[in-house]
Amino acid sequence: MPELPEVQTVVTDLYQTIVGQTFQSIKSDWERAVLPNITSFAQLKNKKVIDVVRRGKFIVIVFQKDLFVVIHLRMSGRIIVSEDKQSQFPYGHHRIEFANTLLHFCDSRKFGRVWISDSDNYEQFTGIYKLGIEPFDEQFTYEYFEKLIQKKKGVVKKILLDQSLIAGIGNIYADEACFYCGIRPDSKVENLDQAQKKNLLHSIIKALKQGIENRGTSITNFHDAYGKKGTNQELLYVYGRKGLPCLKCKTSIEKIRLVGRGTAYCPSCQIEY
DNA sequence: CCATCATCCTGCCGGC
DNA sequence: TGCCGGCAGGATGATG
Repeated sequence: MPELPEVQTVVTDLYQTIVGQTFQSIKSDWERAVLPNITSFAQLKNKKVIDVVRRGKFIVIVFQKDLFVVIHLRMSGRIIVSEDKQSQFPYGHHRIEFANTLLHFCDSRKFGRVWISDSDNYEQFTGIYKLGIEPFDEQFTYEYFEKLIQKKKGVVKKILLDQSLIAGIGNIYADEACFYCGIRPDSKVENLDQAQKKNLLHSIIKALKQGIENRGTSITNFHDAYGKKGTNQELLYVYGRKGLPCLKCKTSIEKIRLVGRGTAYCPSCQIEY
């Protein structure tokens, strides 16, 4: 499922393929996922893409005249760019036509969303305004992290998945980060000492960075904008490895349910605090 | 206010 | 082989 590294991969691809492209039209067979409605895209006619950026797990396409198209892939969304005007892909529900290329938004579970808005409203309209800090923001220091979580209570995994604290972490990278720092994801955040919290922060960054370097985790069918898989799934220690031997100590990886999510960890390498 | 649960959707997998 | 229940988990809104 697309998390920060997968979304960053798509954004990088989109930047290379659609900046400078001129919007022509959008077509959709699942209009309830297009907000506020499909006709509002008419104002984009003949406007050029000037930038593509990521915010949390959101893709933000910046057009001329302060118009923004925002996409969230949610669980199963996928973006494929093709110059072939006749191209079709499985579960292709929305297609954005540019003068010289085609952006397919495919989504088997139809949880994904696409919004259009202007610069004054897009953060509010899409929910981007609620997001916490970007993990790669230079302001995201240990001091910031400490302040962010010092009054929080509950399990570590809940903190990691809270988009209003840190934007972009999802289930896979949360579990992997916990493995890196040897902290069980069901540890109470209030029980962690300074060294453990520093280790956790370092591990979050390491997991996300590695995901980006490997162009995403394709364990549940993630593909980049060219339709290619990432390779980070080959480097996972716990996610999707229930019952398999830990790559460090051979102990069988366990899986529990935590804050409503499947959660994998090594009972030997990771400690519950 | 917080934690848990249901909802949105469909594909896929294991069990019978 | 085929049917069915359960699981997958990002985000939001309802419920306890």
